[in-house]
Amino acid sequence: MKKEIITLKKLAQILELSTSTVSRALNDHQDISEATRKRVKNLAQSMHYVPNIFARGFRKHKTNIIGVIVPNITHYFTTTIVRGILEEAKLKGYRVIISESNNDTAKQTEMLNTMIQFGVDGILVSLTKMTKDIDTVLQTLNKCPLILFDKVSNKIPCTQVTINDEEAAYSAIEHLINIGKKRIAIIKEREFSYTSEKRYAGYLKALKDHNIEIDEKIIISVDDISTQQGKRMTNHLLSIKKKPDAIFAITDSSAVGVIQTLKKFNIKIPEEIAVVGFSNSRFSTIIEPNLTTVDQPGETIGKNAVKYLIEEIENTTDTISNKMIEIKGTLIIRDSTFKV
Amino acid sequence: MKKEIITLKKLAQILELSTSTVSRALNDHQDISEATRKRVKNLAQSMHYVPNIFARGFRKHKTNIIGVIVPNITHYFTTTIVRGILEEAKLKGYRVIISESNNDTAKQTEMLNTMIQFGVDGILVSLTKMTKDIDTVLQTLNKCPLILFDKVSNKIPCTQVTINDEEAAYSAIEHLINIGKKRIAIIKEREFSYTSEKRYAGYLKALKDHNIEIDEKIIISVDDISTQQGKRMTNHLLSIKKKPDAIFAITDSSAVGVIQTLKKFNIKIPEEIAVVGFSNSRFSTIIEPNLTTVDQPGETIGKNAVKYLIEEIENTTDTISNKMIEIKGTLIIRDSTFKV
DNA sequence: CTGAAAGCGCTTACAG
DNA sequence: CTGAAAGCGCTTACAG
Repeated sequence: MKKEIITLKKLAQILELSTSTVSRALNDHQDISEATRKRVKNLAQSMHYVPNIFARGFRKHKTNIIGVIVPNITHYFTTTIVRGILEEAKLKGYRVIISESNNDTAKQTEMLNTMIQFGVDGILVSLTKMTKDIDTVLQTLNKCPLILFDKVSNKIPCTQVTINDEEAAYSAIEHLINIGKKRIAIIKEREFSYTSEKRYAGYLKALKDHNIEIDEKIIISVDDISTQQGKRMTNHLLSIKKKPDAIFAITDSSAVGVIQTLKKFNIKIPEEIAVVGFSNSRFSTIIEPNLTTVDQPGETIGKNAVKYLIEEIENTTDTISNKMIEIKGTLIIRDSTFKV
Repeated sequence: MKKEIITLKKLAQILELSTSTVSRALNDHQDISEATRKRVKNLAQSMHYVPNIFARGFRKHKTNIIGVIVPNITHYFTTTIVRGILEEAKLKGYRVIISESNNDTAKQTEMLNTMIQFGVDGILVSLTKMTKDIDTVLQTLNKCPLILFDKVSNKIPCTQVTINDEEAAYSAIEHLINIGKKRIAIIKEREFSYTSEKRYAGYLKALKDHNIEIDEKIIISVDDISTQQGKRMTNHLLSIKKKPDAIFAITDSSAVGVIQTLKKFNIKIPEEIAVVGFSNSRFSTIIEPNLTTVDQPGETIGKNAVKYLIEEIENTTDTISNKMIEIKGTLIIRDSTFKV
């Protein structure tokens, strides 16, 4: 079902000009007289001429496509980042190809390769959980501009855009301390998660700064931070002798599990145990009590990632930059902690 | 930061063959001897040769890219469809470009045009709310295979993939009737929404089939179906004389507003008023009581949309097909209605 | 100010 | 079984 395609050549024939002139006129080349330019543009418009981007890209060795790889596209926070990416890319004249790695490193590798082969101008990656296999990412780095966002890693020397996890976590813990909590548990991911480690660092720092004892017993690490695990770990925390009076769950979805379990045991939130999450996902205003959490400006993260990527794409020098960009998250206080 | 690129020509030089032969060997053309084929493939592999997809696409007038336009990428249900699209496309060797129309018809038009210009092989569209401007979609239909999914319209003659809205709504209402409800309100969108109208039709049919009076007073139409509107319309429904004993909210997010408002007035759910939503979004197990709703298999919808689109792309005949594909949704009964 | 010509990397009808 | 050549639609250095 191909329609007749208008090409430069056809326009040229009709106008009795060369394709070169038509091409230049359309691209506002300075050498072309105002008169011809107008003639050409008018005809092009009236015939609904659209340049074949593939031919141009092929010629110029540039596709104006950005590749994006995310672990899980159904996460609300991820979609807000994607929205920012789409918006900014469009603004700058780039198209976006999205892939989902499903937290599978092998898939991620494959996607990286396909994108290179496909000839994207640059790649934006949010890493899978277990990114031990850093090699392929490093390799890709040599072939094509690449920037990490959200799930990043300090082992990869490139520009990275994240939220200020450590500071945001710090302020969350400080808030708990301010409302009188003294025994604050944390549910985090194991060491492989860079984001989780940053939040954990903020947790430790806040406790230290306020001279609160750090107790390994209420520092819980899980492999897979989910509502399920939130439930399980809350059960565990309730079983130990010196129960916590607050729980900092490193993601909203695990916080949901925490709250549901506390409610099951009729524990008063926040009087007996306060709860803080991280993400400001939609759950946070649906669960009762509404969840205190850190709002992460996803769109801003997405926009910035694109901005820095395009900078690298259009920068001809051969150096790989590795800026660390931290976007500010803000603590949103709701009923799962006391308002001060 | 361009790396040295391996091309067919280079391989040919090294092997002392013509590019034609190398090309054919790589594409498993039958004319090539087993021996040469192996030699070529071995070298290609060891030199990490990857074909330039743009050159090939340019040559063949095919890009192997599918364009996708959705109104709002942050909706959970949409992301599950997208996941299905990505998966199926990848399987079939296609890449996916995604755009978000933000429910803005002008944007949608622009995106349709850009995609055409970009040379995608086919387009998958979930329409904006107010698609009065059907013209551009119809125009696009002449230029490029196009399939509608989720938010569709019977005014556009092309293949459409949706859930079986009418039947699913019918079974939801029937369930309410079975648990003894006799005065069932509906909160729906205005006429412009095809999906909403289908669900409304299911509602009407179920009531008629069970000889239940239809009362306009409890048939509520809103412009924008959201949690906010769910709240407002519940307030309204509670203010009328003959209150409903059940509310069918056409989306989960509005159902959340319904439940929150009923709880505010201490109305027992489901004893006094039962609530049913539509989508089986994540809220439905977080809100209390958990929401009875229709599960929509998003991935299946996405996969089917891609399947039919590729069929059209690869079908050379000039006819536009317009199959109506309905994917079955299933009612999931939870605490917001009685389990029978 | 305009044109002829080369070339981006690939595929394929034609010839042998 | 293999090769020479044309061509996909565009841009651009070169020439005038």
